[in-house]
Amino acid sequence: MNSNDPYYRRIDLPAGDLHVFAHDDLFHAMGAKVLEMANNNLQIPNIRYMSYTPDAHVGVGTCIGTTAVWGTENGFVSPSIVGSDIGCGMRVHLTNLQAHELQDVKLRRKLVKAIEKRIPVENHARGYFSDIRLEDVLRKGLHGLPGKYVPDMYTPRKATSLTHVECSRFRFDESELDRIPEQVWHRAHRQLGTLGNGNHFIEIQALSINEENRHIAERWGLRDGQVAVMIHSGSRAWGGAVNQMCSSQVVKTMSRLGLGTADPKLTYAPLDSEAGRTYTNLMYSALNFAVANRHLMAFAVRDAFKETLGSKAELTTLYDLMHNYACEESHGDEPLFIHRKGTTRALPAGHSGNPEPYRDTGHPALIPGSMGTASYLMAGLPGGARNYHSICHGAGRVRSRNATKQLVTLDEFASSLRIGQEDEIVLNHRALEALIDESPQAYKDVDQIIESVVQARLAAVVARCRPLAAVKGV
DNA sequence: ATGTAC
Repeated sequence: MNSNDPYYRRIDLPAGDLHVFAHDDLFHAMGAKVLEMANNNLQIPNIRYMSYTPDAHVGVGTCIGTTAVWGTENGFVSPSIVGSDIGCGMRVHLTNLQAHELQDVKLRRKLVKAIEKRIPVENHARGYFSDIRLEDVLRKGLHGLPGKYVPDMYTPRKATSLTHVECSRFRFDESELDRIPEQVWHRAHRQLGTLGNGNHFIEIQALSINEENRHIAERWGLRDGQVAVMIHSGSRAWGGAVNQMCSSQVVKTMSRLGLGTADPKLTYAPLDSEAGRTYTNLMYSALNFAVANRHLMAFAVRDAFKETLGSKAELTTLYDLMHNYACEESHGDEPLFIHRKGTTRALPAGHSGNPEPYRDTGHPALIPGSMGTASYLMAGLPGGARNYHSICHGAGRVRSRNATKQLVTLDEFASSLRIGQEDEIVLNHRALEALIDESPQAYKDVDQIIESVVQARLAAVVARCRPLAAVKGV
């Protein structure tokens, strides 16, 4: 162990070093299992770096909150590090409305209903968009969508939907798509523009700017009290199928090469192997699906705002980025293969990896809170370089879904959403029981997580987002 | 997380 910085520690595990960016109290609350999992992950050959963010908690094979880095030369790719919701991530749109314009509970209800009409949240429901070629989306991401769904594509401001994203298209060997069975194609096509369930959500929020970073907020076009829309979703059944299919191929490769750790659920293969290449290619198709899926939902939300509040209502893209993925990135002059499982990239001002509109400020890093609590818009700091520019991805679970259902009563849950009061966080349906496992008590305090990220000098808060209404899947 | 699952 190490220095006297209460927000960072290097832990000397038998298999290698683990870097933890969390306040001592958060670190001690993580438990022994997260270290055992890190030690397994550090046994994967040629690993260069592994770290936890303050929201780290136990996941399958690898903790959620992990950054794991290999070189591209002798690197490895791990389906279980990426996780099953490949491409899961966040998108935020800014509206030209102020929070007081949504003060009326009935208006918020009407808006939520209008969203629900376009984004079905029931399991198995078909998406609102039927004229999209799935193959185009998988191959080309946002560039595979018909022009009418990219409303600002031809404006003089130049394609904000396509430039205000972490990645609008991943290129890969498209012949690998043939490996996916017809039934999965069919299911995925129906699911375009759908939210999914669990921690996924669409929230209508009100911004408050952090004074210290008002200059960045202004550059991003943020105002105090401004209404924003935050979307949290992933690659739905497509990514799930890719994960499942490729994992079994990777497991075969592992036994052929004599690889493995104490945890059979930790799967990995050399980047330069058939199984590794197939997974990487198909993972990229899922990242393309996920970004297009979030884009389509934002399009539907924009339509719902216009129907409810008049055609003058407008939504512009702030940013779209992921927190479950692996890809090549240059750090310094070196090409690396970075896995982020429940971690968000936050590049600082001036970094060449920023899209052009955010070159001078750093791009927005979008951090969701738990239901009924605040979310955050952050900007990376230069100090984040020592963690490959990874920050947290949200609050992080402290209780299993079942344990939460045992602990939290319906009344407690309802009062955490201020149901029945004037400032109620309007929910899309009355089946509160079905969502108890998503209550704030299931999660760490997001404010504490953010504090750790800020104190570790990884990123700074630009704005806090207070929820006004939420759409959840069931 | 996922049209869940020995």
